[in-house]
Amino acid sequence: MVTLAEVAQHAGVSASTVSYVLSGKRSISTTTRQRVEQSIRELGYHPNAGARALASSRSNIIALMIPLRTDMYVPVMMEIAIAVATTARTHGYDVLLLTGEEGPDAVRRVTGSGLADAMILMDVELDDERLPLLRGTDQPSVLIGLPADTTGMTCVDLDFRATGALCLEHLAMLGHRDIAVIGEAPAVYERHTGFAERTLDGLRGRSQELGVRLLHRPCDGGYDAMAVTLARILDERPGTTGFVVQNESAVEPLLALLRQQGRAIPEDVSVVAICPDQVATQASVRLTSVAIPAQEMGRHAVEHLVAKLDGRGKDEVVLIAPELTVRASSGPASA
Amino acid sequence: MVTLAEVAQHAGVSASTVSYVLSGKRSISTTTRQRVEQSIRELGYHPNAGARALASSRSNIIALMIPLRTDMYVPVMMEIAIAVATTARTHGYDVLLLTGEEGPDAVRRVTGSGLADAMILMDVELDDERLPLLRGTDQPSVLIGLPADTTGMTCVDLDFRATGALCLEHLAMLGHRDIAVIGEAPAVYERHTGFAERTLDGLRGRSQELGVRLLHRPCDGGYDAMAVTLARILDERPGTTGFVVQNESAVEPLLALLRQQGRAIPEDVSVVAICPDQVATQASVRLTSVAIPAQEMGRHAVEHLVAKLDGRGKDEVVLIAPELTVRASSGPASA
DNA sequence: ATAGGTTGTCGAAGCGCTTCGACTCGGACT
DNA sequence: AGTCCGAGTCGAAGCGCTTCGACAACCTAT
Repeated sequence: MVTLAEVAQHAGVSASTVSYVLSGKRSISTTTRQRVEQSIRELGYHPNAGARALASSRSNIIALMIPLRTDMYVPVMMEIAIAVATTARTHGYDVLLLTGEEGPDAVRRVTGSGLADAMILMDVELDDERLPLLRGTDQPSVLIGLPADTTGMTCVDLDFRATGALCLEHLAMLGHRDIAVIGEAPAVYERHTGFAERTLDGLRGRSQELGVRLLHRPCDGGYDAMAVTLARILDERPGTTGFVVQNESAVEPLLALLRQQGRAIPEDVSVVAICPDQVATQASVRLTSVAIPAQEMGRHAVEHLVAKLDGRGKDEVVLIAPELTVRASSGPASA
Repeated sequence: MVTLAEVAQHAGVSASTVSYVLSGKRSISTTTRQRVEQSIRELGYHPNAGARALASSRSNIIALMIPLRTDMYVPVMMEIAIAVATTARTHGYDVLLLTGEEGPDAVRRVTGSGLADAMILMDVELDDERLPLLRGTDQPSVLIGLPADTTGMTCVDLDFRATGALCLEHLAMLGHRDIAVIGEAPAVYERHTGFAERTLDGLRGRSQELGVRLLHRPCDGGYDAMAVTLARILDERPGTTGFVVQNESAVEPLLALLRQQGRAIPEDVSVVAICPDQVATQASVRLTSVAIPAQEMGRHAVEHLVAKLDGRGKDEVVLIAPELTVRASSGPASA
């Protein structure tokens, strides 16, 4: 293992000079710098992470806490994680992967040990028990998702309320008067993950403004659960012609079931999904959808965090505006 | 930030004693140990990760390199990552998330800097350029996947060759004589990710032994790609009654298309999928499938790694035996 | 009773880096 | 000519931990 001292000796300078070449915190003459850089290359030197962390009290690591459960949006989580990792690298940070399993203890452990300089939390619940801990530390953090109380927190999320409103608006404008919402799994609502409820708020609010009837039903993913849910919906509101689907693993089953019942899409019923674009374009019908901007959220989160670590950047709630793309699954309500 | 020294002072012992209480590397009297533990609790002490890494040259971090691409098995990747993270924690390790993006450089950086004690590589290609680097270091590593040359490597993977054989066998036993394989996306074959080719080997080998006709077609995910592929297959081999599907995002489209053509499952055609159980049970038909044991793979990988780090454990290729679960998508070939 | 072994504790020496203060040297300013 | 300043470099002091050797106290065996 090559050390700073060896590089220094090889280049004929002192250790501190090498350090300053690396960090750029003091000016170094061009000739010296080049000599040092040459030595670094020749010896294949990599600074020791532990020593660096100890001396500078900076680990250059960002902790990312992902949900353990897989009842929800797995591809979105993955995409966010990858975006976080790649963006972090462009700023010189690595990413530590924590699962929600440890809960608040993980927060304590990471902040206490200086393992990471900052944290990103996913799957934030409305009244998340990790938040008080984060507020009680000076370690910067960013939430992906929106808790009930955002004071002192930086949050990044899709504006799900606006998303709900947008979906409803789209269907209402097409003339649909009876709209059903296929929600997330019941468990998601029970644990008060905000996004599902905010979406619903947006849907409800706009439906009242526009005089549209709305029926919301949570739904586990998969064919069987969807079949049951759909039957109930059509029983209660036979005139339903518009569907908004939030649970991405209910999309394909819904389409299959509708088709099976002889309801044509979009001639008889319209479907709007809230899902990643990939899902929308790979489905058996190209879906009109509001995209979940996973990459953008991951990137945003990291960039806010880096800004905070650099002393720039303030607490802020960033709600990404939803964009609805019209594809082949929605059309005018039949007269 | 509480330090070891403060704990020592609070407990009225020396720093080294506290360290030994923590590590258990020397015997400590019960009374002293309890006093120290009490102080640790009262002060809320967490050992500083950097200092610990520096002094012990152990970071207690395992690096996990996941593929950047999302053209394949995203949920599987995610499940593996989560299994790795949780298993690692039970052994006192944290997980550093690296994306394939940096390629071999990431390996150099991590081993060179002592950021991690060991690595797990996913999405290993047959002739992976990261392998020489791994061989040239004394840092333990485990591959999830199987390269062409496994000498000096520890690998964990599903036995895809046996998986292929098993799928074929199942269909052949049911009387199917013309079988089509819906493979992974062409890109997967082009980059020589071994598992797809090994599956094919297994299928081909057994088909010859059993005298069954086999047609293999790579296929991108999604409805449209599947439609084209299926049309070609049925054009070339109209008598095809058995399907083996490896690309999980082609499963649902295939089912929909077959249904649409009036082919009943399993009365007219049988379908066997290679996919996680969740996909198999949530599909519109409960699928006969060979499960991809993502969790098991992640867990295995970590446990081998930990064994190596503890000086136990040797290089070894672990191929997990496939298990085929018969569900509702396969049945006897119609006479 | 004494040599020998255990057991429990301590002090001190690093691990490899960052960073502060100090120093030298040349040029710019009085 | 003398003073001041900035640029460029160095030495040394830690950062908080682990670990080695030393040592005291006690407990066996002889």
